[in-house]
Amino acid sequence: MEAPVVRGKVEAQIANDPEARAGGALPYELIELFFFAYRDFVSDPDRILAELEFGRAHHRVLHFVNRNPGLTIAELLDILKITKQSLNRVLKELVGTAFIEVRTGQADRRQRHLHATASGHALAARLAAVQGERIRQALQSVPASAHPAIEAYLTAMIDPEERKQVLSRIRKGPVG
Amino acid sequence: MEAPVVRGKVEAQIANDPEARAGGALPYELIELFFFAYRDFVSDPDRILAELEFGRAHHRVLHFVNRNPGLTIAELLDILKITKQSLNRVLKELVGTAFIEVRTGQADRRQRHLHATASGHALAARLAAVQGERIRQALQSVPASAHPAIEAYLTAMIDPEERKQVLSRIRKGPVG
DNA sequence: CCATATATGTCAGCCTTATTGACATATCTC
DNA sequence: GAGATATGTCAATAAGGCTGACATATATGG
Repeated sequence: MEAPVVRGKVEAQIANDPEARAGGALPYELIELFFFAYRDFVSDPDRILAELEFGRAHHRVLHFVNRNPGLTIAELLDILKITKQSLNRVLKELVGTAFIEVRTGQADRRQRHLHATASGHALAARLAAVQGERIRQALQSVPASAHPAIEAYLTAMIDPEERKQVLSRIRKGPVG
Repeated sequence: MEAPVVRGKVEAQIANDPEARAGGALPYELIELFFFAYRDFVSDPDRILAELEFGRAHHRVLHFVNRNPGLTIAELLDILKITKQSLNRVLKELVGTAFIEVRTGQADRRQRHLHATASGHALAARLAAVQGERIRQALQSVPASAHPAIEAYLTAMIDPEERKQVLSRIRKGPVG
């Protein structure tokens, strides 16, 4: 998974001259660590995806469909925050290669419910496995007592307005 | 800052059927938290950059030039891991808008040493300030005793072969 | 039953940021 | 002077976003 362009809401408004801020020195180390950590975090899936001629966009779609079986197009657009035109291109490819299956809604026949196929599930799990392995290894370099703090920190990095929604989607129990 | 595509080296090689792994459940929560955290982390600069008709590529270049005054083209390419053609496009724009200044090397006149101008420094600081504010706020939601663990965790997420180099570049002392 | 709203699909064109390959120029080093 | 090195540039291509416009199927409310 890699972050798409997102137009969220302005949060911390800081005076135009940041040098004159009250807070003092900027946390350059953490800014750069986060940048490099994320860069390498997505590099593992990238290599697997390249074998299949897929990109990060495919990964994101497959990941969330696998994690949320029966997801509709509208829900997926809301998670990914991209346009339906952009989604459609990669979704078509994932359906065409039988990693994702589309089912017409029962209650509302306008809706399309997305499901990972067996091979889609396997690929999603393989991609999550390499990322999970990096996370697991990184956690080991830190006392276990600090693990909850890491989760709390990452959660607090998310826009406050989105936090609740994100957390509710995340805590679904293992689908992998 | 946002991560460019990177072709690192394969690290954790996991059996093709991740379901059969020894480790057990995959850390889906941390995978998704990292994704959403990074997405929002880059959204703040994105809004400022949009005002100036700049993109993330400009941010990355300006950031590292500001942090490493006198950086050469080759060194910058090594940090960003993009091609010189890609770099040149955004660099030209940053030089054209006088956010970055190019100086011919003294010892080696083939080299170009890059420096942020006063306005480049101000913009870089402004961008770092919004990201720093998000980080500062996130750190507050965690006991201060866990702060070193967060730094250690992010460091451990970086490819081991790159870690030393990254850390040595990061620990430069405040240039902002 | 009809009008309108909703969920999705699709066409066409554009932008940014990356890529590869080829080649040019200036300068340094042996 | 020959060759290596640092940088610049031209051209073509690709991925993955975007906007705008429009089509279709289905639901829903009056």
